[in-house]
Amino acid sequence: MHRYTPVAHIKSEHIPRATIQRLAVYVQVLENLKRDGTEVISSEHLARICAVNPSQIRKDLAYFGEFGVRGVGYYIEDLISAIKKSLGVDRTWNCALVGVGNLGRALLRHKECRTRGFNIVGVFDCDPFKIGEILAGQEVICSRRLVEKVKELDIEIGIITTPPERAQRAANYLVDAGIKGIVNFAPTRLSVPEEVEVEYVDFFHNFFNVAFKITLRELPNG
Amino acid sequence: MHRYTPVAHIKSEHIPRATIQRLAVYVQVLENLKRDGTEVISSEHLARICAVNPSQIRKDLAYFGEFGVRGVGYYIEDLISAIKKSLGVDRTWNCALVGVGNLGRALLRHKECRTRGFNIVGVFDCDPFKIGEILAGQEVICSRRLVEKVKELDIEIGIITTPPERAQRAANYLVDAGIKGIVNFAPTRLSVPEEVEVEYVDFFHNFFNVAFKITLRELPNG
DNA sequence: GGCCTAATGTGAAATATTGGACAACCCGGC
DNA sequence: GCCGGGTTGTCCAATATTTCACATTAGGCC
Repeated sequence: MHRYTPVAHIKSEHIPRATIQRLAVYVQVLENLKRDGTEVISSEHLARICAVNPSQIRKDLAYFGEFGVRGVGYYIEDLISAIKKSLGVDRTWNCALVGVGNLGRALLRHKECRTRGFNIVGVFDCDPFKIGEILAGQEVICSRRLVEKVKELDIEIGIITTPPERAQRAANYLVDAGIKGIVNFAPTRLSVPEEVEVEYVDFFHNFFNVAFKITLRELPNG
Repeated sequence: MHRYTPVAHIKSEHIPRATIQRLAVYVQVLENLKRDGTEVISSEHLARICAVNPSQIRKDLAYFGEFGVRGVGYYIEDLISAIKKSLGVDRTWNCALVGVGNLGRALLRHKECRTRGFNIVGVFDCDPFKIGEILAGQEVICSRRLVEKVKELDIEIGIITTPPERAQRAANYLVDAGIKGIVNFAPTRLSVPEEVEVEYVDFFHNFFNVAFKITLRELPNG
């Protein structure tokens, strides 16, 4: 089964952001294939599923090491592990959720957070009516107590699900608490020190994309 | 106030996907600025907020027309309209939601869908226990009836929020119904005919991104 | 009305990413 | 142990995107 040990070398070259995005897609596809019982896959086959070029895949993987077997392809299970390790998601990350609205509650209920390694270990809000409420087994804590709690619970990532007008304040609390990264679901840009990584999530951007692509097609010149 | 009428020319050049993504960000930022009462902005100021290069912004906009005023900048209200029109989101799009789980329910409750012009006018599921249930004023309909309903309700976009194993079947129904685009929240790639546009949404990709960026920073060589 | 300031729109240079081609090499069969 | 089919890893060319630099022009002031 595991006839081959992947070798990671992590060249300290710059890695394109697009590569990281694609690696996440590869993991998704590979996990589905694994679930269906496939054990080995070639870059060509994987490429067809992901709608990318086969050399693209080989190159993306090459940034991190040699995970394939010439003449054979990639052992799916090993490849999943190798990619996850490369991306830093072969471990768990403790997260703080700030803002208990619709979206925040949905995330708390979403079991996949835990299976993917992102454990929400602290839930915060500034609304006195919400503080003390128990959600998915966790007590909602006042956002002002972020500094103490982040240290106590060893939290590295903050998830902002507040309304836009309160997102920056939430970010400030998180930064003061010494968080390393923020995933911001609020539709605002944040201003944070350079050493804090921010990712913006707004699925209306995806809706815009579809709308645009449909609009383009329906233009006179196709 | 509106001293200038934007001129759109929509060059039929290829437009980079990254440009479309950024335009969506510009709209987000501009709408927040407008809410705060700002009326005019320069590419330099907008660039600082969005953390991009000013010429990047000017070039992105240039794909679609000349929306600025030399020596002055951009009139925010006009610019928002111009970008939205360019992206095809200056109108409403009727959408079908397929799959009534946690995420589907959250989207239905999410008022912003409507304000952004994406109206969910049909809700579908294949679970007999869910069919007939009323959610946010809408009756859950059997997925098999998609073909008739899509035509009846003039639906152009499908939103898939089923579990991964049922996503492809949902996509098939939508394709048969003659849908133009799909936003897929299920963690699977879909196989659809070339004329249907698909956008994949998986915010764990964003979590992966943060995790990776933090991991990189903590590497010995920084 | 002409001049000055300021910020756009755009061609050209720099940079980054992608795709193609092929040598390297693994595995199974003989 | 060697040979052939098959697929990777990687170099290089092609393409795409970003950034720079500046000519152009709108608007305000005298």
